[in-house]
Amino acid sequence: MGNKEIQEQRMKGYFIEATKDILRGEGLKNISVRNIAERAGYSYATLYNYFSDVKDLIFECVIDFQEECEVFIKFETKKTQPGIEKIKAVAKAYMKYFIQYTGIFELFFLEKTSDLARKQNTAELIYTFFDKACVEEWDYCIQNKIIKKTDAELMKPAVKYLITGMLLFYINRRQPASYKEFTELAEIQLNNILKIKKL
Amino acid sequence: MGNKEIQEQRMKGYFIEATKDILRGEGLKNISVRNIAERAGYSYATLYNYFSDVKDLIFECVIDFQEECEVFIKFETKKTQPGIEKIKAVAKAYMKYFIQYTGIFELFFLEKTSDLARKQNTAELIYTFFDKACVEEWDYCIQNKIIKKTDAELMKPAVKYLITGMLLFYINRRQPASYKEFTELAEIQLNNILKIKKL
DNA sequence: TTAGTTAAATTAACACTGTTAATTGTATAA
DNA sequence: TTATACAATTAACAGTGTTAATTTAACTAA
Repeated sequence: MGNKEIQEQRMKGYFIEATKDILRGEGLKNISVRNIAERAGYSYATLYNYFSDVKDLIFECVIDFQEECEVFIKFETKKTQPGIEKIKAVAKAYMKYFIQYTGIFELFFLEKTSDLARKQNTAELIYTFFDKACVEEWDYCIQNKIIKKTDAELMKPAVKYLITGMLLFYINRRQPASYKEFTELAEIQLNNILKIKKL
Repeated sequence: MGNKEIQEQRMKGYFIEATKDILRGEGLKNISVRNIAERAGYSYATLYNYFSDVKDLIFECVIDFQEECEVFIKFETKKTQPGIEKIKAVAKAYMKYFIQYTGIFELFFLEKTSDLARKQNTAELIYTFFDKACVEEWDYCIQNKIIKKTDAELMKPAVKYLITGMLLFYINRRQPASYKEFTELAEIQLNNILKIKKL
């Protein structure tokens, strides 16, 4: 990688870091070209030397946030033994992350892409993110005959859409009204989907 | 209702109809105060004599669209016999409506409210909309002992969050990539949640 | 070192957005 | 007919993303 590329990557990095800071803090509504540039220490027009538009920039944050979320999930679930309960724990940690950083949820699921065709890779990344976050746990359960493979293939999308739908309602429409109700509902629904019997 | 109120309601109606037209057609991204007012045949500032802000206006469309959606569901499912299959049919019609009018989906689930506390009634309306759309079908199944009441209480949120999550991914992230894949996935998942056995 | 060239960073400008203040027009009451 | 109240309009403001024109900085050749 030549000096040119190094410098260019460095510049992009400044803008990306600034964007991530705002998304983590004030959220998506406070994102603006001038806001990002100011935090990065450059003029707003400079941004366009490195990104085709502001959507391009903010969607470049997705990969970083996914890595961050993976680390968070690993940390939150490290004490849970492999098995169905671990899958549930991963799902709960995943939800916890996005509720903590609602701006990142908005970026992942709500923000419109400027050109969806060109951003299809990013869309795919988002769509498959949760699957990847717990693929080892599913494999473990299948390998150890805890869950049948055919059942697992039914359960995987069920869990994914459940938590996405729940997050959407909770973050964007404040339903359920409290976090306690939210977690209780999630617990019940995950138990049901994953066929976890409670006494 | 005095003349004053009649005239005011009439004026509000003009703006609401204009807003609904745009939402149905070009979608939420084409909504603007000037755009709405032009279509209504008034200046953009006139709008503020009848609505506190533009968010107020567009969220007033929710009730109308819900009624429209209910009619659509009734029409789409009128040939289906009461029972579990009817619940599935309602869910599918519900999804079909929002895929047909993605702008309305955006209004219901994606659009941020200016003041969420003040708009809590509307949020509640949206949150409970699908439940109301098939409450009779659930009651029928419970009354006729097709589904146990305890099972139904588990299934209801499962269906709601499944279809909301699926719509979010499909409309906003184009996943699955085709409508055919979308409907197939929906079919499988609904059968699973509603415990419909296929041979 | 200086002058010329090239690239990057900045300012100015444009076409939008939502919203409010000031202004115009109109219908009704005295 | 004039005065008053109110509705509708235009003008203006502060913000948005983006592009063109301009300035600044860095590097090369003489």
